[in-house]
Amino acid sequence: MNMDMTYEQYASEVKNCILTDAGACPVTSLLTMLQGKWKFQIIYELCIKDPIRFGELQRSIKGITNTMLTASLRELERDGLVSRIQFNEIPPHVEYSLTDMGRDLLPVFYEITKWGFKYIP
Amino acid sequence: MNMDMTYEQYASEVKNCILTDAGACPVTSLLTMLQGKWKFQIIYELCIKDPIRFGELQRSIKGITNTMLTASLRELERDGLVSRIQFNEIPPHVEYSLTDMGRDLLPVFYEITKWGFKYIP
DNA sequence: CCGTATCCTATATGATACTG
DNA sequence: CAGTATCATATAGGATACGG
Repeated sequence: MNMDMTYEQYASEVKNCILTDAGACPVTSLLTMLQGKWKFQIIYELCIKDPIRFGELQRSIKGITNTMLTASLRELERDGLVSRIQFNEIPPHVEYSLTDMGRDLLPVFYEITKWGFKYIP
Repeated sequence: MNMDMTYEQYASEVKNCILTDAGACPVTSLLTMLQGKWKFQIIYELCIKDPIRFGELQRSIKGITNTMLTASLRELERDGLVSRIQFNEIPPHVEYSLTDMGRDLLPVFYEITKWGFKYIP
């Protein structure tokens, strides 16, 4: 399965996902996990720099508050996309990484990026 | 470029997208276009059935109100993902389709679907 | 049939202060 | 450094009614 797939083949594959049954649809599930203003950017930063500390993550994502960063990370962690490692040091030291499940989102991002470079000036 | 790409290759490609410059980043642009509770489902329905009439679209997307459907379609149209054809008949008859730009999102959906089937039970 | 107009509510997000 | 707690606000979304 490669880039030579036709639209019809893509559509046929995608069609297997039954969005009407909201609870069971993988697309819906993923989108729910990635809902919110900051989730994609967090995943993106983790793609680029992994592991990354809380502070650096916050500096990388312009405009995010510690409140929102914490809340978003907690949800991503709960959903299994991100893992958190706490070092018991003073001052505190926490590192965030993508799980395997999270890393497997890279092809999704890759397709988005390809699309973007084609259409966004 | 096919499915044999490694994570490192994916990451390297994705890295070319500079999210920090929110205005110019293709990922950010696309995500902005697809923001909202219903946009993905609308695109999805259009992947499956194209063209589709307003009423049938509304029946296909469980729970959406005419208000939200109209608002979402207007934005998708404005952003160039969806086209609207109005037939001057009585009773009114309007058909919505994906533009080329919209159809090119299929690989993105395909990757999401693959991811979903791997991880969502 | 395909919407628009209006109003209302829920949720997400932001601001600020404080702490182990 | 890496958060939590609290309160305020903005925005998205929902309900309802009505019109060409």
